[in-house]
Amino acid sequence: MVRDSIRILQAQGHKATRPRKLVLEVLGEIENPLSPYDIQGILHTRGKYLNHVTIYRILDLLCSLNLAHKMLSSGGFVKCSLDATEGCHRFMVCQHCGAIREFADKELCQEENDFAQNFGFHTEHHLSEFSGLCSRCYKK
Amino acid sequence: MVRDSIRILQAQGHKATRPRKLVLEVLGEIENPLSPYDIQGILHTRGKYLNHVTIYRILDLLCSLNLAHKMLSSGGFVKCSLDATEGCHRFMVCQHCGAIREFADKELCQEENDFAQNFGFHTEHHLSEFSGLCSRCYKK
DNA sequence: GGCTAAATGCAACATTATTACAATTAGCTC
DNA sequence: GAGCTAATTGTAATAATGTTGCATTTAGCC
Repeated sequence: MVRDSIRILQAQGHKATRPRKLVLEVLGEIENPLSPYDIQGILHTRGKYLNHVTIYRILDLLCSLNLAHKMLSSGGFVKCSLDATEGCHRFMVCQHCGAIREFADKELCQEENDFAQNFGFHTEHHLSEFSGLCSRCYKK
Repeated sequence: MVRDSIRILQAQGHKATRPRKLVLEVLGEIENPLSPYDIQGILHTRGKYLNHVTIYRILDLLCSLNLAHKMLSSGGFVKCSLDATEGCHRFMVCQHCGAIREFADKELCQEENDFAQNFGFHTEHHLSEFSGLCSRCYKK
């Protein structure tokens, strides 16, 4: 919910401004990754105007607080749907409808770490997106 | 080797042009991800000029033939160092020296597919990068 | 209501990416 | 090796995306 994000913002000493609420509103509604200009466009159709610089800055903030993620493959932004404490976050991206599903799995994470360790590599973060078909689109 | 890539290009009916050789040469030498303009700059210091449009097009082609990869984390391009038949490709990216190590592992791939399957997701591709410290930099 | 730091808007600019079309060239044939 | 042609590259113009410094506005406090 948008309300939760606002609360977290404020708890960290950030203000609950109109532009921030608007951006969170859009990210909360739309499941597909959105670019800053996408967000601007969507708000525009609703008669609300935000400067693109503002949107860039808000998205930076949201990402730094783990309230949003920047998708690596597309560069678009999505609202974070997991608790920050759940471990390394990954994504399933449906090639058909574009919907994102976020998940976390500690076991898989550990296996990957072990795998890398065999090569002498010391892993700090996992960047991982699976692309394919979500259950809905697969049935069709 | 660059020579191998050229052979693959030609086998697929593409011409072995001077610009393509130059781009492959740079990607073959430098281990870190390079943007199109990086490549242009490097060539420039060597007294060779390529138009950026050409470089964009060449990189598209190389990626479509799996002779290069676009890195998720940086958006930069690296030369592919594995055989295309080896399965899904992943990367270890050293945060310190920036070096990329590419690898493939069918078991890990299968586990990830199974994991996604539990959510009803049908995986087609894995995009995966580990960031951390390579063996060299970890020792320091 | 008034104050102040934080946040936004604005303008200008920098960087990165794309398009349409003209010029060039690799690889073929003779 | 000269000539041909489709493929490729270069050019120029433009679009899209991202950044910076500074003036203006506003949320949250008293």
